[in-house]
Amino acid sequence: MPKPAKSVGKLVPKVPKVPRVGVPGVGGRRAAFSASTKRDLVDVAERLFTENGYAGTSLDSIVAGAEVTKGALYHHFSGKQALFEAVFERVERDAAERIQAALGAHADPWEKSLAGLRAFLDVVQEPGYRRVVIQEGPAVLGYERYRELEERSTFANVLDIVQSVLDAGTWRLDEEMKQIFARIFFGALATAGETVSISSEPEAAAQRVEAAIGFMLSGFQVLVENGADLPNSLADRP
Amino acid sequence: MPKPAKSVGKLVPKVPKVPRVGVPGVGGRRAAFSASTKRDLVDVAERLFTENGYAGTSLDSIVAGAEVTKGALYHHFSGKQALFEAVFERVERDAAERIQAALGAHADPWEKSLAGLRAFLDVVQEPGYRRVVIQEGPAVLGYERYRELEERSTFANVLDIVQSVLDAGTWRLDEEMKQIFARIFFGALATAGETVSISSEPEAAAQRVEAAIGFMLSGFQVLVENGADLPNSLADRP
DNA sequence: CGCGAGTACGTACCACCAGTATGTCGCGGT
DNA sequence: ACCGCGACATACTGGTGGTACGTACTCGCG
Repeated sequence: MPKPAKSVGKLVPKVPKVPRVGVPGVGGRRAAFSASTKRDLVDVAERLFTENGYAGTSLDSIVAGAEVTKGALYHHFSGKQALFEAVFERVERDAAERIQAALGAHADPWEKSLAGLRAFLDVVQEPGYRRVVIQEGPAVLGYERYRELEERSTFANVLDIVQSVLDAGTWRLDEEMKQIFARIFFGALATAGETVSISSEPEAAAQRVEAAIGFMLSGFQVLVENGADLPNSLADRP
Repeated sequence: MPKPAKSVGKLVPKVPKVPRVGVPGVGGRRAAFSASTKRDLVDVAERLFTENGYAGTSLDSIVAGAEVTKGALYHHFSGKQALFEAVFERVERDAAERIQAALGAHADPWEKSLAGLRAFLDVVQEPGYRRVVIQEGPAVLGYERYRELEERSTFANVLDIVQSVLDAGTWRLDEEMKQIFARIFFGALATAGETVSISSEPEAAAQRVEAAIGFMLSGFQVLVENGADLPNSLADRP
């Protein structure tokens, strides 16, 4: 049975639609419109993903919010996941920049780590960062892709801090070991941030977290300043 | 336009189907069959969720694997999420029991924490635990529900360990503070476990992680044994 | 200035999938 | 013996991600 040639029936396009952003200056207004469409999509997607999560956000609602159609979305992104990835990268980049800014001034590694901690605790309370990066990032992107993206943004900052702290000691650690330390700290900070943002009084919780991590840093500092050996295994503990 | 009463057409049921588990002993074979069906569903769901993730697993594939139909699934569970939750709880419970077992023997808090660390690093390399609990748990269940379930299983063990370590010091901490420390450690261990299981040589990575955490524990220990003050804020660092 | 081509979308359609409504069978209590 | 209810099975629906294809507008080139 041949498909009845299903009458495609007069594809009447939408009303031409007013261009979506001004400044039609030379150098391709076409391209400018396109970029603005893409940005709008990411904007709306970020909002909706943050509010309702990945699975709870339909592409229809996104394109409706951006006042375009799925055709536009699939022209700019290969699919829902790719759109999420774009949102993820932007949220990440913003966070990394904020942390970077907070770091810049300090030379002393301990003060630097303290400033970094505070900046991170701030960032991690942003709903967008919490939802998109911490909560859904690993599940949606898969762990490998997640780490790949994280590698060169926020995690890079944590690694930087950890390195400067570790290098304050007399011994030197190989790259692998620094990575491990940074990973551990990153995980600790992420859940600490979650704890803070979940808490009924975030202010007090943030104080406690700072105290706890500060305490751990103190332990670190004591060992570093005393030039303690880094054990190869827990077995060397007296 | 009245719906044409769409001929429901002879609901012919499946072949009676041989009962799914033996031991028809007294006390309700009916209930036994039912329980075994439920268990089969959770078994298959655990396998598929672990392999393909939550979104990548269709209910059809689950019921097909369990050799039942969606009717059975929706009779036992209120939906896909509830089924995932059942899987989650089982994976969690198994993990908690394993850790519990590893803990039991030791009295010294430092040895206890060491044993707990090793057990946790073992558990966290299980694909099921990684995928269901660590990776997808927070995203699928939502963070509050996730913590609610976690509260009384694996996390309870971590809390127990942390408490015994912290109580070894001269000072006492309030519950809140212990919770914070436990959270931080839990997060650190989780990402450490991820690092290990992602690594190309998990053995070596596990060694490094043990060394790193052992080092941090040493710092803790030094502070505890010297009766260091727990700062109320990082500001009191000299 | 005309025009061909390609970009930037819009429209219609499909496959799939979670969830629902409704049916039936047989165990188990009476 | 019987019948109520638990334990499923079946058919169907709405919604959703993805695709195939069509069109208008712009930009560069002759």
